[in-house]
Amino acid sequence: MISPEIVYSDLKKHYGWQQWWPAETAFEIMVGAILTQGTSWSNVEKAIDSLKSANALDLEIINEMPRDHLSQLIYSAGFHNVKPDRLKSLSSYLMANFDGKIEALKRLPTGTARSQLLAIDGIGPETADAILLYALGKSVFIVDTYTKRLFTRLGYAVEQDSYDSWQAFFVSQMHKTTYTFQQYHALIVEHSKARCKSKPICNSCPLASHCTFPSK
DNA sequence: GGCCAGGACACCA
DNA sequence: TGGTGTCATGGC
Repeated sequence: MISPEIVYSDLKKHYGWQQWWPAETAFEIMVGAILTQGTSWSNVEKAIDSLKSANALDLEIINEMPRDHLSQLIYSAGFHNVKPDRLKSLSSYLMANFDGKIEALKRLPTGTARSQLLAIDGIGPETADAILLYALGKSVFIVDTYTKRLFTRLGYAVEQDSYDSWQAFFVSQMHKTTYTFQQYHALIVEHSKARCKSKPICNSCPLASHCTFPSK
């Protein structure tokens, strides 16, 4: 079976270096991580642009902003009855615990920062790890639907099909640097959007010779 | 008109 | 503990 290291190498060779996460600040990455929950990135971009146009892509401003106004600004990202509360929960947490200074959160040990993020309403394991990896520069591996689908098709199965089990597997198999994990997640998303969807396009797929997908 | 997208959570058996 | 429904807009 092809190793995760070789998968990474093949994807990198095929798709090249990935510019991820597309954002100007750490807080913008955090906002994007919440807005993209169950939502295509194109819709998230509209919401981000809307926040920027209103000069509202700011921790303190979102923390103080009326919920309904925030809901209007991020409307295009969907779930507008859910996501405003999640953004405000995050902002409130950062203001209350770090005086709004993300650098202070960054200085915490990875495990501590992760458990604190997970305690925030609306931040689950994937969102927490996206924030840790891309906003805080921590060395963590993000397990998303794409990752599980790709490696399942490559013949992998973990004993317990849980987020933590998949993550532990990749951490045990990979060279654990922030850069590697950032690139790997980006490459998997790029690959999945381009080819490895629910209805995959197997022509010219760099992993086709290793894939167990029936249509191949 | 249906499917899917860079998830999380409540609820139920 | 695992499965399922819900939240929702927008592109294809």
